[in-house]
Formats: sequence, structure tokens, C-alpha cells
Amino acid sequence: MALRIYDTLTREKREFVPVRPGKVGMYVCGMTVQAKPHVGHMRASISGEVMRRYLEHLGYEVTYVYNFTDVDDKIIERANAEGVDWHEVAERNIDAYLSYADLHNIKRATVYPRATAHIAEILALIARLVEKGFAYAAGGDVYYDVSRKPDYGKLSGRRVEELREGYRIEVGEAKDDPADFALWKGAKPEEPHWESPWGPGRPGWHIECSAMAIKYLGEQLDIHGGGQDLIFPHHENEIAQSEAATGRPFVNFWTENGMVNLGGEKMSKSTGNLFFIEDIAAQVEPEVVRFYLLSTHYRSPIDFTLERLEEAAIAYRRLRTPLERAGAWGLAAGPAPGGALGEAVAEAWRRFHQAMGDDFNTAGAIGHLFDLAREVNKALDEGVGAEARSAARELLGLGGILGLFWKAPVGETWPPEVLDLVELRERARAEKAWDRADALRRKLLDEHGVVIEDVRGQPPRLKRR
RNA sequence: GGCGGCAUAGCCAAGUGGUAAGGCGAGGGUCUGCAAAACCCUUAUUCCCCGGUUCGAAUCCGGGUGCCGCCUCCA
Repeated sequence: MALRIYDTLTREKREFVPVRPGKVGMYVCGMTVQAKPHVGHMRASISGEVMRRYLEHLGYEVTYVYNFTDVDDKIIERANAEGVDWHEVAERNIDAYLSYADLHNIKRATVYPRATAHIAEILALIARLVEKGFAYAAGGDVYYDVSRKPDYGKLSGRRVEELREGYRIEVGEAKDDPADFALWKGAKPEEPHWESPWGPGRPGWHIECSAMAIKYLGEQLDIHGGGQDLIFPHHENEIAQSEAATGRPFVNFWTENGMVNLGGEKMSKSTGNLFFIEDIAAQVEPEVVRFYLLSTHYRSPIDFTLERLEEAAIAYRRLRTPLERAGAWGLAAGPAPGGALGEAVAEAWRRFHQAMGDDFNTAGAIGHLFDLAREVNKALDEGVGAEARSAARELLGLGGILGLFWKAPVGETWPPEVLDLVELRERARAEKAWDRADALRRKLLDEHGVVIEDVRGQPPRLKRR
């Protein structure tokens, strides 16, 4: 099935053709680990990861790189404020990121390179740029000279002359041109620094991504993701540096994801309690968060509010219900469903892949999952056991391509008080003492948060609120 | 100001030339002792506005209007 991907650079969707047959090199700009991971990091992570999952599903061998930029002004500031070593700040935030990635079923990257573990590669890349005349040393810093390549600005649609007008050279900077950017920053006193041919210092912001991407993926990447806010200057500068150094196109597909809004406002700490992943995880099921993020196309902005998430939880439950009814997890392959159900499975499969093949349209793909869920429920209602369960397995499988449905239901153990109440209610029902039965049902809900569902000919099903 | 993006039902959201997916909500029904869950039906003659291209446009082009993002360290 054909895969088409939108590329920010050319502003068009093109058929995906990998640089090396059968293999995909993919880089997603990760966190600058100055603070706890937030919802924006999660969106970028899931957007990139779902692309990776789909490419793997198609049979590609994907090398997936997600970096941590672990040295920058804010990390140093934070460390100083707390009176701890900057490493401690960086590692703490990296640990937090990884644990929330696991919690939300974000597949571990092939490699998580840290900028400070690649100083040698960074220096080699800078040296290459200096040798070729694309960069110059000045006052202990090294700057990239944007005037040397006429295509600077091609990703973000900016012109050097316009940038120049808006910029000033800050105090302490020795650049020739306000639009130039630092590859290497000379060390200030008390700052972490490394030795270099230009004196002690640390890497500038953009160079680490180029150096690490090239190290792990080669000089030409298939896909490069990250938030849309990185298009300028970060990705623009990555292209400039990388292409100047290697003389070849750096990335085939730029796949920046849309921004997250918090209640219509630009995201910031003051806009409520859904900013940090930590806070979200405390309030919303990780499966629901993932589902919600995938229910909008990755390039569109998405609003992150409790209302939206509660709605998503209801919708997601709708998808899980037939899976739970059929006991789809761990089910052995059964007879392929025939007739209308078989057609529904084939149709859902076809449409799902058609959507995913169209620039990873997870929102469209999920829509088709609902159609299949309905058919499975119908089959289950009609008592078409084995075939219905097979269809449920198909639904589970399709969702699995998106990394959904990863939590098999665990046999919930109910406290004895709850079981006693259920038993009392069953007795009342047997006696047709409906008022008493209804009072007990209400009590289960109000006092224990348990919803009771009567199933004909079987013991009632219990659910958490 | 420059660059980019988006405007689809009460809300969310797919749909890039062939006559409006899906979810939430709402209303009606089947099932049920009543519910819940599930299922069925209804809920946009119409896709921000105005022109144009075309046999045909939500989809392409031009012009408006509105909202959002980016414009040196923010995914």
C-alpha cells in the first residue's frame, strides 16, 4: 500500500521512497531537558512514534533517534538555582520523560543520544564547516555564516535580509552578521565547558542535532520530526549546517507536528493543570491520552482540556467495549469471519490503511475503527461467537498498529462489601423486590463507584464508575 | 510588518474534483422488571464570505474576513 507523506520543505505530499531500500532513518527533535516533560513533548513523541510504528508495520526497518539536548542556558540556570550539578537536572528530566513515555506506550527509540555525549562529533562537524568556509571563529565563539549558502531560509520561507533587519547583535556576541548563529559558545566562568580548537566552550543550540543525526542515520535522513515551533530557527539551521557540511540534501521529509493549546490559550504553566505530563497522568488514563492525541491529524493544532479528554474517554470506551466483550486479548486465531462481518473486517482494514497511507491520518483511521467496533458488537449481540471474536481480534490488531489497546483488562478484584451488596441485590431481584434491588444498585454506585450491568443468564458485570 | 497554517453540524473531527466518515451531545425506538451496555433511526441540501475555472468544487484559482503559530534557544 502506498505511503504518501507531507514534506514541510516542498509543501507537498509525495510518495515515500526510502534512501536505502527497506530501511528508514528517522529523527525526532526531543526535549531540551531544562524542566519536566510537558504535553507538547508528548504530542511530538507520539506523532513521531506512530509514524515509526506504521513504517515498521509496513515492513521497514526503522532506526529511530530521539535526542536529549542536555546542556543549555536554562539547564545551567536551574542547576544554579537549586545548587546542584547541571547533570542532575538533565538526568532527572530525562528519567521523567522516559517513564512517561513508557506509561503512554511510546516505544523506546533505537537510540536516545545526549548532546554532551557527542562533543567530539559536534566539534568535528564544526571543524568541517570552518574548513569549508561556512563558519568562522570570533571571540571564542564559532558562528555559522548564513550568507554563504543562498538557500538559507528555504524551510521556513524566510529571507536573510529580513532577518537581519529584525535582529541585533547582543552584548558579548562577536558575530559579523546579526543573522548568523552560534555553533560553539565560548565558556563563561562557572559554566560547564569542553576543550575545543577555538577554546573552551559548549555547543550552540542547533549543531547537536545535526551531529547526532548524521552519526546515527547518515548524511541523508528519511524523516525528521519535531514541533512546528522548531521550524525556525532550529530546523532551518540544522538544514543549513548539515547541507553545508555534507553537500547533499539533509532530510527527505520534514514532518513537524502542530501545537498543543490549553483551553484555547497558548500553552504555559499558568494555563491550568494539564501542562506537565505528570499532572495529566494523574487525571487521565494513559490510553485515553494517547487515543485523544491520535484522534486529530498530527499537523493540526489540538486543544488539550479536561472536557475534551473526558469526551475522548467515552469514545475510547466505545472502542474497547467490543474487545472486552469478546475477550480479544490473548485470543488464539479463530475462524475468519465470513459474510457481512467478514466484509466489515476487510473494509475496515482497507480504509484504515488508506488513511494511514495518506500522511499518517490517524484521525481518519480511528474513525474506521468505530465502524468495525459496531459490527463486532452486533455480531456479539447476535451470538455469532467464534467469528465475532475473530473480528474483535482484527479490531485489536488495527488499534495495535496505532499503539492503542495495550492494556488487557485485568481481572478486577472487588472488595467483599461490594460483592455482598451485589449478592443482596441478586436476591432482591430473584424475589422481584425491585425497589430494594434499585436501592442497592444506587448504593453500589454512590458509595463504591461501581456500575452494575445485568447480563441475561449470567452473573452481572461490574465496572468502575 | 514578514513567513506558515487553519476556517466542515450544538461541540470535537476526517474528507485535495464526482455529489458531506467517525465520535460526543440531543431526540425517538429495540432489548431490560427498571436501568446500564449494545443495536436501529433521526440530528450539515451543505462545508467562513465573494468571484472564477469545470459537465461537476468543501476540495482547484483569485480576492476578502476571522482565528492560530513562528519570527534567536519553546515539542
